[in-house]
Amino acid sequence: MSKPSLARGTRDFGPEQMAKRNFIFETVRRSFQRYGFLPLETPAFENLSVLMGKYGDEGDQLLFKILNSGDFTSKLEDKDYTEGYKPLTSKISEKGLRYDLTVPFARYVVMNRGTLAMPFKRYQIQPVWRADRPQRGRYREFYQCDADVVGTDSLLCEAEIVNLLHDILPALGISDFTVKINNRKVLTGIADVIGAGGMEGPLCVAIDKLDKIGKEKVVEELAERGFSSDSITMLDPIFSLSNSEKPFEALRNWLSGSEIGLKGIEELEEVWKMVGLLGLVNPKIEFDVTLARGLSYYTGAIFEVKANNVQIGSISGGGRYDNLTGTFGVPGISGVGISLGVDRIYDVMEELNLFPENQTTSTKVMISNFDKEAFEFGLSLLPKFRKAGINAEMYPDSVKLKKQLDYADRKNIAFVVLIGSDEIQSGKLTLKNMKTGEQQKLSIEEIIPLLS
RNA sequence: GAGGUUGUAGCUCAGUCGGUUAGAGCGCUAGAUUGUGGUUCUAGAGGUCGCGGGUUCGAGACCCGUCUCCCUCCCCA
Repeated sequence: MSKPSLARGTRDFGPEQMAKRNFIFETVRRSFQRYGFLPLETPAFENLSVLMGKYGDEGDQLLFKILNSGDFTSKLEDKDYTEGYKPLTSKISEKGLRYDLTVPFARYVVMNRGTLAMPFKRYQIQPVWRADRPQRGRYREFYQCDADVVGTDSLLCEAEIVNLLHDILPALGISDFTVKINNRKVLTGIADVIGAGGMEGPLCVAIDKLDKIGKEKVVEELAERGFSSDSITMLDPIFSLSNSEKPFEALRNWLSGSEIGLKGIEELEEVWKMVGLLGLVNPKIEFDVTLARGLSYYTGAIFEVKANNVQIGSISGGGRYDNLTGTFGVPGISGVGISLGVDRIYDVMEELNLFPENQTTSTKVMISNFDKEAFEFGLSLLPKFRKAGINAEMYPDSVKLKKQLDYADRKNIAFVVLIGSDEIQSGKLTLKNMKTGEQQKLSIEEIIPLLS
């Protein structure tokens, strides 16, 4: 016997939390479907050959690996124990838990590309696992809600994602948010014009932290990462650009020497234009040249959504990637997607008190259990309630009424039908309103329309 | 992966310098009330002091290890 405990970084979700989480899931699902995304589910675990090498060295370490079943030591030799854990891991583990929804999606697209109607739009709402160190708002098991379009490089997809976000978030009650947008090509262009071509990776990691650690620290970090002081000086416009009146014009002047940078600006303007054509009024979109997102596979638009006036920062992120399926041998499939973080959205909604009331009420009416005769009479009523679409239950044991009412009270059951010998004889049941305490004598035919 | 921090009843937490039988509030169970919940009153149950080792006549307290919560960094949703 040992005390039960939760595995590190995991959580239970009780009935109350589940009501709220399901509200989020259903709202998100409805919106995804309204934009033509089709559902997809993939297995919780994949072959490690699918997962490894897709998230960088750090990502490989954060993969939960599944030990081979059976006698996994039988094929090992003495030297396997001394050569370190990395070569050993590949000999005793062949499967791992999914780390995100994008890579399994890419695998699915490659395996089914002959049968999919392209462009393919899919949504996927499933848990993912990371062997990370848990912190506030960060768990080892959490849900992602992804929607991606692959097989087209039309910027309509980007504009639709903006619209989609303006659909989902207000439907959840989150009306004060900002969709920050940037373009990876702009960042590449910046690296070019400051004479640090090819270094946009470290550049992104550093400037992405601007709002968190401030300009000085970013400059410090850039120097550490090997940027020359000339480059850093030339980077100066970045700190003021997003605040300027016409950022795209200023940016165009700055990046006039970089073809790819200019292409990025063009794409941004196109997205803005199409968002307008889709008729979105007062779009909450904002160009942010310092938005970089560390993920290296983005090649075009980058999104991040912030809920305003709350502690919790980003609740959603995404972008365009040109070579999603390249590592599986099928190059040239472009895609763009968005991922919503359910746990953070939950926290934001909790903090702003946005969940609708009465999410937890499951039973509308409970039938009391006074004695054997009343119990049997009550059983005949139960299906009548249920057929009328009223959530109903019968208290299973003949215990004191006090206990039964206490149960109904704690479970937030709105009505209790009390049945004793009087009620059985007259057919007039006692309907008790648990909120007001009121009681009235009514027939079952009168009660049902009252509760439905 | 690096650093810091926490752990005592179901929950939130007291527990003095190392000293007798480890406490409170809330919750729980029963009764006051044999057909009536929430309020009130009374009584009761409930503890491997995270786990393992050590120091000591004596450890909830001190030391070491380990696990866990939370926080910072790295990274991320």
